[in-house]
Amino acid sequence: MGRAPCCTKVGLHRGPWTPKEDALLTEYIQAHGEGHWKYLPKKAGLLRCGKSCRLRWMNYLRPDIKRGNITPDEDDLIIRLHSLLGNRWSLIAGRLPGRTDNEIKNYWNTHLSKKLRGQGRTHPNTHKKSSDPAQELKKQRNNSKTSSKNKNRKKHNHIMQKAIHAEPEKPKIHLPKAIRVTSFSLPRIESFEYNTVVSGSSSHAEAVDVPWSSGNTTTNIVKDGDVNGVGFFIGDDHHDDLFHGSDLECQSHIPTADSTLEKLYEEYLQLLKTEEEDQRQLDSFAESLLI
DNA sequence: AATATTTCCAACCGCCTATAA
DNA sequence: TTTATAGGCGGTTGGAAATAT
Repeated sequence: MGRAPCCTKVGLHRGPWTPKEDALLTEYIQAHGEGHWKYLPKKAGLLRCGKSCRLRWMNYLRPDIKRGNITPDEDDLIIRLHSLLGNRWSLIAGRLPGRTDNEIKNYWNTHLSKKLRGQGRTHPNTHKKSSDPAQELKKQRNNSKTSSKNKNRKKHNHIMQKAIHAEPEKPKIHLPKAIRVTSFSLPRIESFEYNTVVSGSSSHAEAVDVPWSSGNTTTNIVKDGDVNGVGFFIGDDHHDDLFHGSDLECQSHIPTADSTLEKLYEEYLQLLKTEEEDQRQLDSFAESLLI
């Protein structure tokens, strides 16, 4: 036998959250922490599905969520991350502290896809997994399943529909589906730090020397268990002490991680410029990020 | 000012994987 | 080993707000 059902959805509230519900949820999580979403609504006195509570917390109530418009820097970073990772919104969000996957997804669909199309820089859907056989398969399944649902679709697919116009595709990067390895749950609140810190044991992490690193620079990609936990360490041959706890902690601060990311993308862009570089190197790079 | 259309985004849906039983 | 569920994810929806006519 498995576990008990998450929620019955009978008699539960749906739709927009009221300030009172927000307060109840926030209060409960501040007192007891995240997790156990199944039991949380009842304990917190909420008539909501656990999933709904989790979503509300993750996308709106978390204290570390950054409010306000996406900055030009973030905008640029999202574009580059998307070109690299495709629609892995949670992965992208993991590299943008304070931003949620939902927010980035919305931002992409409403702003960036149009922007990029307008600039003719790239097809906004190029990085969708149209080149990913697994995604294609899934799409086909979904199409057959949701076709009746979509018949009644009103105005909304305009964004996606606009994006369908074919443009020359960039060389495709095969992105394997992200794999969840660990079972322990990490508070999303700290996901960024966890991404860059391998606390204590290094059992979940290993350094990968990426073959396309140029010159003296060795790129070490820390493979963490969490699907969000793809950490980057780029530097000059410091891999010997890469996993010393103290060293890692030093790299957990956001500004450092941001600059590290910048370096990573400089390398990545460099790769894109050098057409003669083997496409397989890009593939392995992208795969490394997702393992 | 009234109405129509478009844009934006919070929330929902359904699938997938890890894992408890 | 098998089965069912929790948690997490990306895709989609619907309504409010903004803008155009």
